[in-house]
Amino acid sequence: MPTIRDVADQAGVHPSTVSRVFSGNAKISDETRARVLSAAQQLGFQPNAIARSLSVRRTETIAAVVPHVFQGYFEDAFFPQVMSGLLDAAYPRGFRILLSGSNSHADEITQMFQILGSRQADGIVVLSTRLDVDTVGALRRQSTPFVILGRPVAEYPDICWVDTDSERYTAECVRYLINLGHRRIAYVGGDPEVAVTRERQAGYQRAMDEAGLPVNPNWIVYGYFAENGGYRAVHHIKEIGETMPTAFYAANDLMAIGVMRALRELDLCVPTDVSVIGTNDAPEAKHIFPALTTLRVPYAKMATKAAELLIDAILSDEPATGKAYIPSRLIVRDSTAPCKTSEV
Amino acid sequence: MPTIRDVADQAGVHPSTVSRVFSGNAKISDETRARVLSAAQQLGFQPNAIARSLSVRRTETIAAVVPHVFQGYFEDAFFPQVMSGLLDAAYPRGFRILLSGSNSHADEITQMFQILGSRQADGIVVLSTRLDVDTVGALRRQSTPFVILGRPVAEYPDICWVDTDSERYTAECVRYLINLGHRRIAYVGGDPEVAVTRERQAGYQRAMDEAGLPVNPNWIVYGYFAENGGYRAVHHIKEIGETMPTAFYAANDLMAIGVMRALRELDLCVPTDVSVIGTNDAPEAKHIFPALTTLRVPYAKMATKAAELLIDAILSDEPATGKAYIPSRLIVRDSTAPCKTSEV
DNA sequence: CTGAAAGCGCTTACAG
DNA sequence: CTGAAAGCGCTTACAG
Repeated sequence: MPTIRDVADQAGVHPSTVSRVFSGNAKISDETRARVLSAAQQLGFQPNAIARSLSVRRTETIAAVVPHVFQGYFEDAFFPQVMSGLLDAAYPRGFRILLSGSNSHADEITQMFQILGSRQADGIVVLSTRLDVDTVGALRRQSTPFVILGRPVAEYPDICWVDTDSERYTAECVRYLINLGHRRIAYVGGDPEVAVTRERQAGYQRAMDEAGLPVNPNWIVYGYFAENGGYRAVHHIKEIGETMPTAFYAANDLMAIGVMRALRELDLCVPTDVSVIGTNDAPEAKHIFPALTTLRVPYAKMATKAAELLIDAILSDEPATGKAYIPSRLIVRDSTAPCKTSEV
Repeated sequence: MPTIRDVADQAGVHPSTVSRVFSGNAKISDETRARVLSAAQQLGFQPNAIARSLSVRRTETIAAVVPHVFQGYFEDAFFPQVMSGLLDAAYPRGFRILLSGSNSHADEITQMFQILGSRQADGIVVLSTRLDVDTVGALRRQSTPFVILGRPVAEYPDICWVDTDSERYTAECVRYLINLGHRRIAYVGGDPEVAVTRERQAGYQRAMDEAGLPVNPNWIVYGYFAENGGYRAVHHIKEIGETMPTAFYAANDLMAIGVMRALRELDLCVPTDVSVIGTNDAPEAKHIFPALTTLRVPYAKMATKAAELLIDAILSDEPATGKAYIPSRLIVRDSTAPCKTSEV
C-alpha cells in the first residue's frame, strides 16, 4: 500500500505537506493541493488510520464489551437496541464501535480494562450491570473516559451513567394495575443478583405500600429473565396453595409470555381473569395473543445518550460526567383489564 | 500512561527487552522477566495496542459495516444473530469486531473501502446483499481480505462467501406444503431488488414446476420484509378477485405474521383453512398464535463461518477463499396443516 | 504556505 | 539472552 512518502515523491513535495492536505485543517495552496491529490489518486493512497491514531493519540473509536450472558441474549431486545443506539450517536460523529466478546463475568471486566489500558479505543460504554464497588473504583482510577449504561449500585459523585428510573416506572405499572382494581399483584423479577431486579422490586413495593395493599412474600418470584422462569413462577404460586393473584408484573416480556402460557394451562383467561404487564416492549410483545401491555424501556435512546456523553468527554479531553435518566413508557395493549373481583 | 521505555528504565533494561517479555515468544531469562514484570506492575503498564498494530501491521480486528436499512432492522433476527456469530468466531481467536454505521447504500460501500483502505481492520465481513459487479470487482482489486455474507450475484472464482442455499430450502418448504395437499400456494417475497428474494422465488417456482402445479402470477407478491407487506399481500390477492391460495410461503416471519393477521380479518383460520410458512425463525415465531412453522436460517452459524474464513486468511496472509453453504432447517409448528380441499 | 526534524510507542533483524 | 538501531506511517511545533 502506498504511504504518504510515496505520494510526496510523486507530487514532488515533502511528506508533511501530504499529511497537511489530508488532515484538512492546514493552509495549502490550491496548486499544491491539486498536485498532491492527483498523485494520491494515481497511487490509490489512503492515509493509514493506525499510524494517524498513534500520532494524534486518538482512535475515533468507542468500545463496548458484550456481556457473557444467558442463552437467548441475542434474541432479546436489549443488545440490538443498544447497538443501534450506539451507532446512532457514533456514526455522525465519525466514530466507530469496537466490540469485544467475553466468556465470563470476570472476563468481561478483564476485557474492559484490556481495551482501556491498551488504548485500543478512546472510551468505553460499560454494558455490565453487575459492577461491584471495586470495578467502579478501578474504572475511576484510570484515565480513559467511560460511561455506564445502568446506574451502578455504588454512588460516586463523578461517575457518568445513563439509565431509566426502573423503580419509578415499575411503580407506575403497578399503580396502573391497582387503578384497574387489582389488589393481589405478583412481581416476577429477573436475576436477583442484578441491580435492576431490586430496583423494580422496590418500585413494586412502593406502589403497593402507597395504596395500602399488603404484599404477600409468595407473590415475589425470580424468573431470571427466561420464558420458563415466568412459566414456573405461576406454577410455583399455584403449587404452594396460594390464591392466584389477579395481576402479574414481569420484569421482561419473555417472562410475561411464560406467565401467560402458564395461566392458559390453568384455564385462566388473560385479561379477563388475570392481567399481565411485561417489560421492554420486545418485538414479540405486539404480536403475541393477547397483545402484551408492557413497559417500553428506551434502550436505544439510553445507548445514544451514553455514547454522546462519552464522545463529548473524549473530544473535550476530560472524564465523562453527567447522570441521565431516560423515561420509560407504559404501552397499554390487550393483556390488562379491570379486575373482576374485589376481595383481597 | 507509562510506556515501554518507563518500564525499561525502572527495571534497568533496554526497551526492546520489555517488548520481548510482553510479546511473549522470545527467550528471556527468568530473572530479567521477573524484574520487568514487577516494574510493569508498579507502573501499571499495559502495552499500547495501536503502537503495536502499526509495528506489526496487524490490528487483530475484523470489521463490518452495518447496512443502512429499513426501520425495524434492529428488531429482526438477522443483526443480533450475525453479531453473535461474529463474536463467537472472533473472541476465542483474540480478535475484536469493528463496527461502522452508514446512512445510505452508497455510504455503506464508502465506509467499507474506508476501513479497508485505512487499514483500520485486518479484514472485513461484508453484510450487504446488494453488491453490484463493480463493488465486488473493487473489493477483489484491493489487498485486504474480505468475505461476503450471502452469495453475490456475480460469480468470481476467487471470491469468498458464506450463505445458505435459499433456493433449495425455499423449494423444500413449498414441497412440504405440496405434500400436505396444497396446490394453490402464494409466494410473499421481500424486496425484489435483493438477491435472496429472487433466489427464494426461484425455489418456489422450481417446487411448483416439479409438482406440475401452475403458478398464478398474482400469487407472487413482494412485501419488502415488513409485517404490513405480508398483510397487504393477502388483501391484494383478495381485492383483485383472486381465489385465496390455501397456503402462503413468506420470505420472513414478520411478513408471515402480517399474512396471518390479514387472514384472521378475512375469517380464514390458520392452519385449518390456510397454511402459512415463514422464514428466519425470529423470536416471535414460537410465541405467536398459532406458533409459526418457519424456515430457520442459521445466521449466527453463517457469520461464525464467515469470520473463521476471514481470520484464517488474515493469519495466513492470503486473500480469503472458499464458498460455503450452511443448511437451513424447516421448523414445523402449528401454522401448517393438510389442505382441506383438493380442487385447483 | 512549505520543509526538515522529532516524536507517537511499539517490534525485530542484526550483533554480540 | 540482551542491547542498539532502524522502522512502522503518520503529525505537528518550529523555522523560514
